[in-house]
Amino acid sequence: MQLSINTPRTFSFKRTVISHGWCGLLPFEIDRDRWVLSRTLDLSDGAPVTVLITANKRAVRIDPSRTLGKKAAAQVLRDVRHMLRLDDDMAGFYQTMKATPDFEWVSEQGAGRLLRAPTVFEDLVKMICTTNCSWSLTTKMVTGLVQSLGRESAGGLRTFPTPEAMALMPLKFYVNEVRAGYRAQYLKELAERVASGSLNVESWLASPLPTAELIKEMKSVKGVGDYAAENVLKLLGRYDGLALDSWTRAKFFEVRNNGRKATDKKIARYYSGFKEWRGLALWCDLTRDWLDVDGRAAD
DNA sequence: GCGTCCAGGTCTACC
DNA sequence: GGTAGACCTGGACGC
Repeated sequence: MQLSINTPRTFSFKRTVISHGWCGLLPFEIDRDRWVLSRTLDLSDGAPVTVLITANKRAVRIDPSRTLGKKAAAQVLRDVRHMLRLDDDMAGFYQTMKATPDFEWVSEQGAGRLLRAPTVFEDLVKMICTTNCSWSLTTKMVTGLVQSLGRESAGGLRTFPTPEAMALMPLKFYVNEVRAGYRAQYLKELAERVASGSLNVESWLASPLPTAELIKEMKSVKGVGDYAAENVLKLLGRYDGLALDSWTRAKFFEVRNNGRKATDKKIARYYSGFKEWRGLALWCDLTRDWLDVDGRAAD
């Protein structure tokens, strides 16, 4: 069986898939030669399923690893729409980009939709795993979580673990197996809060709170500071935080400041004109060279 | 192979 | 509110 979703005119599958590092973290996998994104999904009833996602100009195609019933198919469609941001209203952003010299390419190439996980919990855990370490260590931590605690699909690939599965594991698992170091207690505490129902991170998606207050709630999670909170905000569809880290700062120096250092205030000033879209404008600006005009990914 | 240094965000204690 | 030092890992480097 094959499922299909018609895509918005402004949607770019390639730009969305490689919009940031998530496509390289399990349970996502990317085949950059054939442009196939695979993802193992946990279904509310029945065994997990691995889906292969490809795209043409007008639609994404979804090939599941097994036959799906009506309810399971509906959940897969919902998850894929969510992950690829197919329901996000990007009109205001693209209008702003079109009107800004040197940023027109963003709307022309359909950049700006940032790949996300089916759950806020997964995005949040992964974001904590990106803090204060190399990308290779992030990969190692996430791989450890998925391989040890994920549910296996028919193809042998695994889902991202649930809060309940993570909450059951002892601290030493996060230290010795996941190699999370001092983040171990943060991950366990987060899983316990979510599993017990005392923290509902999925509600952040439709939170009525002003961004500043939502950030405050996010930062109540140990291990989440400005960088992590503002990046998760982008995955929720709010782009007023810049989420500066060592990579974005260095890239700004190179791309927009002739290789010279600049303060965070200067970086903020540079993108301030983009108002509520400034975080997304910055990210697109600094990742422009991740895909060339012919759609080839940079190495 | 071993030891040392460093980079990477966040937390806590302190001013 | 701002700042210093600690947290932990892995990579780079020198020996």
